[in-house]
Amino acid sequence: MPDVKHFDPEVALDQVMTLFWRRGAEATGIAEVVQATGLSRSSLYATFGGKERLQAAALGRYLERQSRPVLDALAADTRGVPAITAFFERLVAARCTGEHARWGCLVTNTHATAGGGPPEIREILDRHHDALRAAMRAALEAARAKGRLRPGLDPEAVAEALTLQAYAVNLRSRAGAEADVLLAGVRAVVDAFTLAEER
Amino acid sequence: MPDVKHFDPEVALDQVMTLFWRRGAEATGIAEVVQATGLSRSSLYATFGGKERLQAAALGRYLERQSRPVLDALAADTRGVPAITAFFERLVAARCTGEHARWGCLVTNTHATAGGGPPEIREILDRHHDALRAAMRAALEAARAKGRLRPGLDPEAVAEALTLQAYAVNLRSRAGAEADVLLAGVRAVVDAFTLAEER
DNA sequence: CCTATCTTGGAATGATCGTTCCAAGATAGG
DNA sequence: CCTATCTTGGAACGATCATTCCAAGATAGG
Repeated sequence: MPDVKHFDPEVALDQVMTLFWRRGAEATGIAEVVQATGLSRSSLYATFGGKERLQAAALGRYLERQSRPVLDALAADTRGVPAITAFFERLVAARCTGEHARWGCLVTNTHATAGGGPPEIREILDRHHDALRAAMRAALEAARAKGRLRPGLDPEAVAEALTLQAYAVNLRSRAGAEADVLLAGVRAVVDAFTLAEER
Repeated sequence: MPDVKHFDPEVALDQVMTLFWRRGAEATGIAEVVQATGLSRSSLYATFGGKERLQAAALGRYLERQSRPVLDALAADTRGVPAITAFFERLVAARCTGEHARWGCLVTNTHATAGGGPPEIREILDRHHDALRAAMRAALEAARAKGRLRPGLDPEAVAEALTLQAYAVNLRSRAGAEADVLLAGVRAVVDAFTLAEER
């Protein structure tokens, strides 16, 4: 009997995610969300609840749409060291050029504002952190199997280190860091963990 | 002839810096600043100008009071690798325990919110970045002189990498990361850049 | 076509935002 | 002590914040 929604919530959430990513969630007012989505305040609140819940939903959507594909690609890439190198090269490229240049990473940006924030948000951040570290670790194990990983290293610690490196790339890129500087930094780390390819 | 200020602007700025550091500059209202400093709005605006200028001043004060001593200590520490290790151990300890636990770093936090922000802020961030990298590089050169730096490394790139690691420690600590996890990560990076001590 | 039920547009809410303003208070040179 | 000049407290400003509310509109089972 009842009326049905006149819009697609999935599309709307994508728009909100993009807006929060570009402008920063806390700095974005509901009025901007209304304008970006074309929805009315009624529909917005009826569908997503208040701003805090909307923010969590947008962050979850970011993980799903942006992070997940990249993490899965990294975890599934069995090449070893080249997989890690490719991950970072694509990361730097995405952060410094193209459609989302200088937007940083929504997950990374949220870290800075999550101090004292709702535990729900922090759990999402931790889950993402674990997922990225696990993907790194998988790539590292592949590298080790190929004899490209320097002996005596703790893969878990190395995975954590590389994950931290990725966060910093995201962070610095939003403040305008140069792509080649960031690349030189990550290359130095990856090189230090690996052995030169045999020929 | 005129009246003089009834307060010490230096003390007030320290209080504002602490407040912005703990709560986040953007999330902090002028009302909170008034309460924390005990000043009236009149004195606040007459002394520091609007919020944007206050934010820049607080960030500058943070560099002076918090970052500078640590950076100078790192640059002046001629021990080489132990200097770098000590820097990171103190960093993790400061971020995860004590008075400022889970506050993160005001400079690092500002990175996430500086997207599209005033160029003045971004320049401060860049100056800090250069200073930290230079201090790292000085310590690396000392390590190289002692034969503890792995041969064939580009000190500039390694300094950049270590600087990025420090940012990530700051970032993750604010979201609640465990000290031992962060330490394991940075240890892996430092170890990878260095050679075991001779005995 | 009727009507119960949900959605929608948009006005209205009170709170808080950063900022301005002015009268009253404090200061120190004359 | 007088007065020019700055500082101070605090009211007031318009803008924007997130949220609520309701009448009007749309829908689909009966």
